Amino acid sequence: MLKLTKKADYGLMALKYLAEHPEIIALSAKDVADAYGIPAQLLAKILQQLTKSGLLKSHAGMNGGYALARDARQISAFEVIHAIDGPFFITSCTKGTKGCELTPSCTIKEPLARVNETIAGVLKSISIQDLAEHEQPAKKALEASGLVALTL
Amino acid sequence: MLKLTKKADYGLMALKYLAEHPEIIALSAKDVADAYGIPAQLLAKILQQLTKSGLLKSHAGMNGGYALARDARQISAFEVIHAIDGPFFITSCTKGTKGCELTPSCTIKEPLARVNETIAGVLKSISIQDLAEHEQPAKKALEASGLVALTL
DNA sequence: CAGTATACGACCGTTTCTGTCGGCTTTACA
DNA sequence: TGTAAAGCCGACAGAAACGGTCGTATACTG
Ligand code: SF4
Ligand code: SF4
Repeated sequence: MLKLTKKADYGLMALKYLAEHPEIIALSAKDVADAYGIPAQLLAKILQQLTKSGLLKSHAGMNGGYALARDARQISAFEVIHAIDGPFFITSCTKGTKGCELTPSCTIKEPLARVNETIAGVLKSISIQDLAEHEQPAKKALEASGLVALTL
Repeated sequence: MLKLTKKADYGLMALKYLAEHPEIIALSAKDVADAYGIPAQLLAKILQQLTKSGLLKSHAGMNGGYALARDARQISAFEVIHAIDGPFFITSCTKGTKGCELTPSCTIKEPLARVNETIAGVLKSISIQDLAEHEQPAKKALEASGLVALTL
């Protein structure tokens, strides 16, 4: 429950690693996987997903690899999670096609939807750059709370 | 990923239902289950867990059932989730005994731990009462953000 | 005692997650 | 031009988590 998948976890690690090595034009999936001990083939698939979602740019062939598509400050944790695990919902009522069949009688879906938005807001306010810095990312999230409040 | 289990979901619904009917001394698991269409036996087990965790008081026998152990305002969504799904962690590194084996090399666990605390704070600031009222619970969560910030 | 309700544990089918494999395409460079 | 290094893609299998059921024991009411 309320747990990040390891894929998302790995994705964040990889992006952070890329953010920390801007001098290198392209890092291969294997490079990153070796750096942390992540299963190489799995990470490869994750990076491909991130590429499809426009968060990374890829370059095939020798000396190829991946690079951030935007500045690390412009990539939020929310985008990464969304790209890897799909739409972000804390409840099951919205699971695309077949949701929770007791949605009509349910009286807490609306309150929970707002909680969902709040958490999404927290995630959106955290960038890859924040992860790379030693600063506490949660702090930034809270600084942004005021902004989030307005969007409710 | 980052999804409430249905058990927790059901638990919140049940507590909200109890909060809405303070005039009735005890509601049986079946009463609540029928009201929403939740599998009765499953809900029974959930309510038992909540009782063991001290959120509910139970009474066996005829006209028995469950009642809130405290005021609805004093029970947070966080407690409910914790009681049902166990410790709240968005990462896998702390999964009790055997966590993620690459914990030592991982460089994002600390930032994520702070994100974890932030989300937990949001959940803690939402009470059953908030769910029962028509008010937007997320609003309250954000009002409490300042407090959460201090606890980081 | 009979009936109603909680308490508890075992169990099982389904889904989701994690990781692997094999084959294909693109590119650099010798 | 050929080969090696990389990305791209789909299928698949083992493992774990989830959702739900059943049976039985226990507690309380009247
Ligand atoms: S409808 Fe209610 S019960 Fe069903 S998933 Fe959404 S919140 Fe949970
Ligand atoms: S250690 Fe790093 S990779 Fe492993 S679970 Fe914790 S955050 Fe994710």
